[in-house]
Amino acid sequence: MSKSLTKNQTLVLDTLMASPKPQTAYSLLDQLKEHGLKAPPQIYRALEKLLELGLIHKLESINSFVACQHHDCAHQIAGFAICDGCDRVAEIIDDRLELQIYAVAKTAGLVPKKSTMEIHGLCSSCEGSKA
Amino acid sequence: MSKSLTKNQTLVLDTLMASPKPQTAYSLLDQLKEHGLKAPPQIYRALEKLLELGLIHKLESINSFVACQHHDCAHQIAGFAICDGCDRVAEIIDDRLELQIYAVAKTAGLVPKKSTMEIHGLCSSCEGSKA
DNA sequence: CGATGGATGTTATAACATAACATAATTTAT
DNA sequence: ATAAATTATGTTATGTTATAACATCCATCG
Repeated sequence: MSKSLTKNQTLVLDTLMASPKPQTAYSLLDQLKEHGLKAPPQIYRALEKLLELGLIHKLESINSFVACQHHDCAHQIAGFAICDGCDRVAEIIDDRLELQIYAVAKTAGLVPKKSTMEIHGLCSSCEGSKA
Repeated sequence: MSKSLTKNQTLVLDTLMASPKPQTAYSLLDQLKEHGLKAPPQIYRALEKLLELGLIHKLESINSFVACQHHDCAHQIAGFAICDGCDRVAEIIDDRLELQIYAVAKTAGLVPKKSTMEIHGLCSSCEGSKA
């Protein structure tokens, strides 16, 4: 059995899992004030640990965090499709994406450690409802 | 002939082109204080326009900006290989990367508008000189 | 000339993130 | 069981990144 999460880590993870959209650290803090959390470091420390465990992801282009949509993503490479209309995010795992990332790294002579890929656009629903 | 850049845009672009590493908005501001720039909006406005023109790129994962390493990247999709040892960045244009991004977007049902792909690791030089 | 639009300058503040230090809880070794 | 070590937490303060809002300047054009 893997190590269980602490109280703050659980609060943050549960909030992210219950959210259909990415959340910023400060939006998490606002929501968790009713559970006694008071200051940013409490949130950021929980986020840091959850990232290490692969239970959440950070979306660098919008300074926000989402729960992992797969089982245990710790060592997977994922792409994120972000709708700028409704803010929903899909996490895409695709073997070819991983190969592509290695190919780009190799072209640059880089030994890759970590990568981010974020695609912004409109989901079919938002695309359909444009004026 | 395309419209020429304004004074502040030129200052910012020249500074980025002369830099071997990405720069933050505030590091640019520090360097350009001797040219009379005083406040963040002056930098951010120039950066915004240069991004629109495809003359620079923003690296979302490190909140920094680099001059485009290609001729006119306005509508290209690039990947960035970032060395965490020496901070140097290579901009990689690869047709397959673009196809891969469209494939991921399609899987998610997203009409893509803009994407970022940033790979962190160690370049061959920094990898070689590890303790 | 006056109006328009773009660029700039300036002040203030919003939004995101971490340093530093104190205390409490948990684990481990003895 | 208890001391030592480690990990989590709480708290204050501050650092870093980015934008809002408003005033001014200046070129262009009707």
